[in-house]
Amino acid sequence: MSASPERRSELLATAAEVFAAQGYNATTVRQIADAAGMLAGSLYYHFDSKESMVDEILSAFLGELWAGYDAVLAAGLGPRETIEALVTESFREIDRHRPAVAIYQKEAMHLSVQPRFGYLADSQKKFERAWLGTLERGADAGVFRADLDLRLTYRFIRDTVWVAASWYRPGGLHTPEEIARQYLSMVLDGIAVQS
Amino acid sequence: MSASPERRSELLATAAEVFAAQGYNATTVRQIADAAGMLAGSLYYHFDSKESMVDEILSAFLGELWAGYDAVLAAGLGPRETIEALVTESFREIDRHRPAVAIYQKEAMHLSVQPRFGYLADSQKKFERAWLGTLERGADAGVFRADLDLRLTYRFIRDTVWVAASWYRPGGLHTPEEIARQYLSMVLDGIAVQS
Amino acid sequence: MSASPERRSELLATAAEVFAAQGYNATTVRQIADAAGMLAGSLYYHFDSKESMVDEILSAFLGELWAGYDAVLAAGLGPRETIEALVTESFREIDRHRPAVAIYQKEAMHLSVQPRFGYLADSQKKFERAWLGTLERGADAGVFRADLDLRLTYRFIRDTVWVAASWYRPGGLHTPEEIARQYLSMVLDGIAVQS
Amino acid sequence: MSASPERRSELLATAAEVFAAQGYNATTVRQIADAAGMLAGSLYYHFDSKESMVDEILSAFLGELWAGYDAVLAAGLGPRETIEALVTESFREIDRHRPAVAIYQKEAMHLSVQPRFGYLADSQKKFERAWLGTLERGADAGVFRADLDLRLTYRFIRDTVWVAASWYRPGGLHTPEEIARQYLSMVLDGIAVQS
DNA sequence: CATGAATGAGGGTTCATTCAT
DNA sequence: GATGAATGAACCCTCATTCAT
Repeated sequence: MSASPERRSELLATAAEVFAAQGYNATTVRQIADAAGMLAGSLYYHFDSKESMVDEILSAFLGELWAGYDAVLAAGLGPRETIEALVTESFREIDRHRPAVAIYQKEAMHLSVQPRFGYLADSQKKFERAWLGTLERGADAGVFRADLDLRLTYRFIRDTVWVAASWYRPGGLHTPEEIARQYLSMVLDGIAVQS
Repeated sequence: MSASPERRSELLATAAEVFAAQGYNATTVRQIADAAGMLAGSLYYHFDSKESMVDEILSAFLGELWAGYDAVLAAGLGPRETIEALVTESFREIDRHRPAVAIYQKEAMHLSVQPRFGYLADSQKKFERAWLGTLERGADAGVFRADLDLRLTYRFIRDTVWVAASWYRPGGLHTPEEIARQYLSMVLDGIAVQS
Repeated sequence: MSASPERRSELLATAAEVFAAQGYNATTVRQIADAAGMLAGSLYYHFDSKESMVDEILSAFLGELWAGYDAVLAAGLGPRETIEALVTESFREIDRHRPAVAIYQKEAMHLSVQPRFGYLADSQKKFERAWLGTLERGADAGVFRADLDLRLTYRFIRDTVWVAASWYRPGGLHTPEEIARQYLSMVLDGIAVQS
Repeated sequence: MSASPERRSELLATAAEVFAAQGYNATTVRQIADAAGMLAGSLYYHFDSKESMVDEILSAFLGELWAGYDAVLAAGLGPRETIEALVTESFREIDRHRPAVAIYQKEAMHLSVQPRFGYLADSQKKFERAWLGTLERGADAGVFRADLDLRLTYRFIRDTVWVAASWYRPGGLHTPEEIARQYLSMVLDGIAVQS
């Protein structure tokens, strides 16, 4: 069970692409195998199951994501700068792991009920603590508006950022940093001309 | 292949709830039948197929949605007021058709490739014209900032609004109008304290 | 899940026949379905799984077997009469449940490692207590020879009786009672002419 | 497709152990390879197929068995002495080839339908002639009881002896000769105290 | 001699769907 | 209107086998 790590990675990249395009449930192993140029059964030399493929895709993604987030959170930045850094980091992650992010968006809720995917729920809690905590810090410090429901604000930003994975195409017009700047500009200052 | 319209509506409401909770593909006809207190085969007296159930759910939702949107668009409001009205209308729609909206969010992309669901793509185009057009009108009129990429802004607002269906619970703390006000406040003025 | 008990019983009888003839592992559900005149998938309307079919076959058999055995053991017979009654009861059981007995013989050991089939191991222990206990009683009472290893004797009789299921054909030359008498005659008095 | 005979024998011994423990069908080539410390594909350097492994195991066993049996049958012993010698020889065979005997017990019937395993059916016929013939000789000579159905008696002894392979453990309490003596004592004189 | 990777046939199971009652 | 039973296609997965290296 297993094999050269490069082949695994190639196959996982292929699988992620198909999962992201069609949804996990709607994707057959045959389709993945077709996309990889092999027969369905051959995938099982490399992976235990279809489930273990998503598992590996998602946990690899979350691993990298949290490496980036943790670095940001440990940097001791102010609330506004932290939000800026987290948003930027998120768009970089979308750029590098677009299929994984799309899968995460669509499937995390169903999957997380299975014990095997318990880490998805854990991650979501950590996520909320990081973002909501920063927002609270900023509200207390007078950097963010005090008249907003912070839970609502948290969901607003979270969704806004990650949903981008559903339309983002790497190599398109905008770099991740450019998109991040625009998003931040909207989120922080609004789209209306301030009088 | 007929029957009282009320029974149909009840069954569709049940089906929508299950589809929204588990995803269209992951939902079996049996689960819907269980939830409706009948056997799987019995559903086929009321509906042609599983597909025709989502079809009916989605087209009913889109019908009502466009009734509301068209009324707003025909009202001759200014750009900012139009956006406000559209957002408010959207949250009302989420309040009334939460399961349908959730299904729409998750499944529209897969489904719209089938001829039968062509109206989903049509709706999306109409949607984009309405929102993007309003944003452009506002930017030209100096009501919205001119330094933002409007396509990006459009996606930003669209996602922000609809994703709410994934966590919104009718009868919760906030009324649709209250949520709309908060969202609009964030989107229009930003979350940062303006100096 | 389930249905008219008669249909279940018919299907189980068919399945038992095929299992007995080809072995549990070597039997495909398609073969069972063929023998029952239906498609493989249709079996799953009646049963959860191939495993649950053997399960039901074996537990039904053991249920009846122990009903008979318990009656014998509760009758307060002497050791020799108890052995005679148990042997006779066993051949009657083989006559009525030949396929089930054959399956039990071949598959019990593999299956009993699974928790679901724990009752097989339980039954085997009860079995040993009943037979070995009777033999010990008989040896103490001077009815059975004292110079034999009783564990060996137990296995000897046990195997002797049950293996008959592999060649016994109901409706053949001998009634179960006739076969039991011959077996008992051999086991009790030996095949050699006693001088 | 060749290689040192010792390696073959080692591998066959390993395979026989696994086949005996799990059944032929339930055993995967991978399990055999694992037990032999190699990969599944590597076995095919030594053997044509999984089938050829059992083939070699069974024919080697039957070869040795018949060498022993033929020697006994050619010795010109009386009926009782012949039976005694055959039983003793059988237990010796079980002692030396326990896995092969266990496989033979469980799989002979399925396998013998294939042309390749025709020799299994042949052996069974020879077997019956040897034992049944000896019993008839003994009955005619007044050494064995004349009131027993000899076919039944034959099956009784045959099963009794070979089934021992399913529980016999080499190096246990009893030597093969000791077990043979006990079995013979039971079979010849019965377990009841003769008045 | 052995490995790594793949093949391809088939096995157990699920599920939307049908239809006689 | 609903049930019970069956269909048939497709799905995930297993496994004996092959073969280039």
